[in-house]
Amino acid sequence: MPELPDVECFRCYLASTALHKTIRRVEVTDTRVLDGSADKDLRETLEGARLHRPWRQGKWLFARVAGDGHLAMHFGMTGRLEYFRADGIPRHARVLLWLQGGWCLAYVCPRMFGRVVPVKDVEGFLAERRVGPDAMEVDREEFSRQFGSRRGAVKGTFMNQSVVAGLGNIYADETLFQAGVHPKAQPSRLSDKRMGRLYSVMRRVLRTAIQRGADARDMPRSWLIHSRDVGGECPRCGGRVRRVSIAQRSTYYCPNCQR
DNA sequence: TTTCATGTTCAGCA
DNA sequence: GTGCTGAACATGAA
Repeated sequence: MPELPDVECFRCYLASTALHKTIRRVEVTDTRVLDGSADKDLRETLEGARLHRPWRQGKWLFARVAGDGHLAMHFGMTGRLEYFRADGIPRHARVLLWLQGGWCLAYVCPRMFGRVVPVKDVEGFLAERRVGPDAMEVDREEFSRQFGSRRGAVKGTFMNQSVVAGLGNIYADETLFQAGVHPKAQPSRLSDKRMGRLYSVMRRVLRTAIQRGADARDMPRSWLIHSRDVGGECPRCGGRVRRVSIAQRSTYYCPNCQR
């Protein structure tokens, strides 16, 4: 699940649960999510400290650790946060932050594509991983400049986190559908008008998804997200949705509505 | 049993 | 430098 709207919801979840509470103990049940860093580093950064000011860039969630840098989390394909009491440790919890009163914030990640990393130099961290401007923060000029120089399929450009960070397979398809742009269109050849439309539609799609809790079932009926099936119906024209593979991912679109 | 899955990264090649 | 393909990673669901 975790694309920008999901991670934004995790940010709010963190803010309403584990924020400002002293972390008594850090438990790592599988070190593979630490991305090569030692669990000792994570413990030293977090134990006895508190999390403040959670923020997000693209699909990365950060929280300030008082006095000593940040905690960075990426949720891969299946990650999430869960706040619970000691008796209900969720399955696939990989990192547990034990707080006061038997409460715990768990980083849960069944497929282990996600990462939990202590970070001192956030700027350097983002640069090293080539995380571009956040899709909700980037302005129209920067967006056009980034896309205007790209020659590959626009779907691939949206998936490229160094261009604009936050969209994954689902919301890239949704944005292209609602903007009426074919996923294989070349960004550098889009008219200024269509580029502007792509930008505003992207923002509207993400904003709406965040407001609705990033749950696909709660998205407007007019969205393509409900038709991600072979043989699915286009919510606009009723035609048949087509699936192609672009950038190694299943891409759904309506050949009638997207040109 | 096989295929597919919402993410990232890397090597190899055009 | 850009960008595509395929592979790899790990696990669960259909």
